[in-house]
Amino acid sequence: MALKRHGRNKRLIFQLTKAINLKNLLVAFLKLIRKFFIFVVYLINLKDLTALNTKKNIKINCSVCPGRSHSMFNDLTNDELDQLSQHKTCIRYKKGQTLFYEGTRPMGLFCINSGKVKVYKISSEGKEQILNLSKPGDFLGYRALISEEFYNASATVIEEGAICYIPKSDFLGILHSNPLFFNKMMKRICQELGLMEDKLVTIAQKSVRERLAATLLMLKETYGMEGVDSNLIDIALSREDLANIIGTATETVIRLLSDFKNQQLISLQGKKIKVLNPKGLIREADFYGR
Amino acid sequence: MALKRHGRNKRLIFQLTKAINLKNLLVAFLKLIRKFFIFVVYLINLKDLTALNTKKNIKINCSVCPGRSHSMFNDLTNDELDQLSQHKTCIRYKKGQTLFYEGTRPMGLFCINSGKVKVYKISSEGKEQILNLSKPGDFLGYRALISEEFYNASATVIEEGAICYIPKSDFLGILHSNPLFFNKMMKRICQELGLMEDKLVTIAQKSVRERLAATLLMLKETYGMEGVDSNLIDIALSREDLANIIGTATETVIRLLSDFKNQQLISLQGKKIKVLNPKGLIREADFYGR
DNA sequence: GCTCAAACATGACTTAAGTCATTTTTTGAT
DNA sequence: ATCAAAAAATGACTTAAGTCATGTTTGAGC
Repeated sequence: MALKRHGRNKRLIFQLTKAINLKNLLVAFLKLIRKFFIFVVYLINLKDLTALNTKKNIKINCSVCPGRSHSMFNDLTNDELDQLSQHKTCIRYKKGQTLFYEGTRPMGLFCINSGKVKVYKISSEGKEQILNLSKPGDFLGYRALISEEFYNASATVIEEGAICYIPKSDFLGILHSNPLFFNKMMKRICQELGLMEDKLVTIAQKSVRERLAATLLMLKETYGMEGVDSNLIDIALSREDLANIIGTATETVIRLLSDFKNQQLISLQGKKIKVLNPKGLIREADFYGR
Repeated sequence: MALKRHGRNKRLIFQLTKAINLKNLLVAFLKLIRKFFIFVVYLINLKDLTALNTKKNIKINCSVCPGRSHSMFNDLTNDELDQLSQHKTCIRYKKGQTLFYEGTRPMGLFCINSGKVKVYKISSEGKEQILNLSKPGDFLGYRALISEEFYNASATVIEEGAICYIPKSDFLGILHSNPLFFNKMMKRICQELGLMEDKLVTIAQKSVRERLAATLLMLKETYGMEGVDSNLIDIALSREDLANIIGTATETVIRLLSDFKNQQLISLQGKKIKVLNPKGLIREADFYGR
């Protein structure tokens, strides 16, 4: 897809050796410096630092977790839940704090008690691609834990909440001692693989307009309010986040959103979006020929 | 991404009722007819029909399967292999024959003895997106089998070969009676999920040129010849297939390939592609700023 | 309530890549 | 060997969506 914002500012180290004349050498050097600084900026996440001292340990019992009903832990016995809780730590996270970084080694499982988290990868051009949004009751990081690889993505809190952390050994212990649970996890991961394939096809084949419409509908399903206001999408996503979900530029999302607004398909209430005409959006999502 | 070839020729049934004037009604009707014909064409795959009578049952022993060394069945005992083979059927497939269609119910596992298979989805616009290329030793269809869903994709032979079919119950039997094997499958699927996430980011963020270069390198790794000619990509992919892997138009692939050829990065030997300058391709794949 | 930075919005312009049309080459069947 | 159909190649043109610049609104912190 993608024209790139920083497409032409990159160079690989080995090319240094090939830059024979001074100008080339200088350019290569500067690009290397630039790359280094990008890396440092990546490591030092300012929001993390400022938020560090606000972390505090809290006590949360799994059995009263609001997400429990649709959690994978749903039908574990109380004994097993106790076993998981033994070394569990629960921490309150503020918006912008990062649970784990791509490329690091997973040491345990994150389980969201409250709040919302985005799971994303940073491409070589430095652009973020959101792979998933997680909500209370969801697990995070089990893929890497099970396949014994490094994290394949990063996870950052987008709406403040409490998140529990279960050490690797406790989780794997239950996983291997309870075949039913293992089976359930297996099925879930297979489903997720199917969903990921669907996402791939969507991004590869549909226009940005169609993808935005489809994403709005998906968000309405997942984060729609209960009861009367069921068309209000209850998640504080910036236009940039939205752009990073559908894989496009922020400006494009803004333009399309006001387009949809003009067409009375949605209305914008502050940060939150309300779906006025779901059928219209479905039409936009499928094909937008008129 | 995508401007679409048939973007404006579609309409849903319910809209028929809304077309009040005669012209709209006629247009809607024609579009409906068109959609119906597309559906019929989808159902009647001519290549399948003409190839039907060439199928014949053959006997293949798993223990001599050329792909066994890197197959998931690799370290099953001979007893277990016998058990799997009991109701196994092996059939020779010609190019263009389809193993299974998206949306149908899986009844067993396909295991490739020889030949190559593409796994793909057809988008609502009728365009094909290739998700995977499978080679001897690979499994097909286990995801749907395990998650007990319908096939999420279709699989069609692109290079003639022999493919074995193991009934669902036999496969699931081994899966649930051999925890080590179950575990191994679980890990594999987790890895695959990771790979799929990577693919998603690549398609969402990289330009077509970068993706083509990356795909050529991947194909060289996977299908490169043994020994001297290790840079010859030994898979008969049409330009269209290649376009459907990277998610672009056939013409674009053709143009870029002759571009790469002019740059001496590759050479075209009939259908097959030879990588002349891997480092150059790596550079193209990462960033093509100059 | 005021300030300032971040987020949102909009216009102008550029370009990668899609689409359509036509020609050339390859391939497989008779 | 011949022919027709499929695949590959190339040119001309269009457009979705990216990029850059600049202005406006919002909201968190003092």
